[in-house]
Amino acid sequence: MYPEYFLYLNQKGNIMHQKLSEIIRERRSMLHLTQEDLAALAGVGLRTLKALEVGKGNPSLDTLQRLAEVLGMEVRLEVKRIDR
Amino acid sequence: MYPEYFLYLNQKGNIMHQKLSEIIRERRSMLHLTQEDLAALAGVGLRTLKALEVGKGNPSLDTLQRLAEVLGMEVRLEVKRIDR
DNA sequence: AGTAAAAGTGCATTATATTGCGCTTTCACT
DNA sequence: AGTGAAAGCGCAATATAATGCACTTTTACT
Repeated sequence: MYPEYFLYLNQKGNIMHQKLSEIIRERRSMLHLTQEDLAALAGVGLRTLKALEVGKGNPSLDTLQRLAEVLGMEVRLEVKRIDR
Repeated sequence: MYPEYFLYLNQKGNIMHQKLSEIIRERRSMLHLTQEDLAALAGVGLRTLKALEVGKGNPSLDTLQRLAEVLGMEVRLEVKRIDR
């Protein structure tokens, strides 16, 4: 039972030092899913997922969320305080 | 000096009970920016931002991040623990 | 009420994300 | 080495996000 944790997405779709593609792939295999499984479960085209996992693409929020849902992840917006 | 907080994006692009469009608009006016200002600062088309704020659209991760950057927000992925 | 700035919208165009198909390559296991 | 599953990729088609332009509507202030 380990706690939830966060991954920051930077401007290039990377997360900390990991790429979004790596996160998706790691999480997918952690869940013992093939690309085909995940694509089907998420309702995303297989070709789309494949492209994403090799680092190509700029997914729509919808696509990202469909995948995140199946992968047990959640897309968040962190709102920072405003310094005055 | 109030703490940072999080907003959850659901499958329809809503955040908790607020829509993504509302979050963007509120944050923008909080920063005293016009749509034109924000669009220019974020490097996003004015038409695109306008559409987003009226709840139309399924922005790409890139577009979302460009806006978030200017608005002092950050896109995150929350990774949930896996129950066994 | 009059005015200017800001915001909303219809239309057309361009860019690109999404998709399926077929084929090749890689991986994992015997 | 042989084999089947999984993953990668080129191509073409479709869907739609992103954009600019022009115009209308709303908002805010005097």
